[in-house]
Amino acid sequence: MGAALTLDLTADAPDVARAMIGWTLLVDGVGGPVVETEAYRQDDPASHAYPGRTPRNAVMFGPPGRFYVYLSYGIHWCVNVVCGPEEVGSAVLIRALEPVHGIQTMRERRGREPLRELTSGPGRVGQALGAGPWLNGGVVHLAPPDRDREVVATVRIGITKAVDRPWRFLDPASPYVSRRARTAA
DNA sequence: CTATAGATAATCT
DNA sequence: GATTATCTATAGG
Repeated sequence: MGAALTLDLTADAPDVARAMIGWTLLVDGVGGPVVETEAYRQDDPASHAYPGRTPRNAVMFGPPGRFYVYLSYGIHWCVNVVCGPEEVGSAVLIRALEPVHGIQTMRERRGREPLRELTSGPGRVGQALGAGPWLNGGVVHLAPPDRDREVVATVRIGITKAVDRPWRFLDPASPYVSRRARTAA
């Protein structure tokens, strides 16, 4: 079957996160198909929106289809797409994508790294796309997938709360996903 | 290959 | 002052 032609950003965050796999994300012509996402909802202790509206997460409570960009650990700009039923404060974190458009630009921004490590991780994606405060609140541009992709759900990574929720979605066939899922045997 | 710690700045208590 | 939706470098097998 052909891939979906529309993406309902007003759906529940986990549904949007799963549906977004395979869609091509472009920032100023640079980007590629999304292969790894994570969902964050307001009723989710791990979400930035959980404590309520603050200056940083204000965009999450705005209309869907906008970028929510924040600085992580003082060095990494992480890119999210605001989604959710209404303005409830949910978003999808872009954890990895396949470098297809503007590879040269991404390499220059990240400094000659192997293609495989260009965009395999939230901080890397942010740096490769040239994300920053100026992108926060901007309109997201997504192009439909060329073909179907397998999608699996796993637990999220790098969080300390609500670790059990299987809201990380990825394409297991793509070599560009971040692989740090092995913690237990 | 795995494991551990350091970097580094905004946000929150 | 503590915490964080991370990455990289370094040490060890």
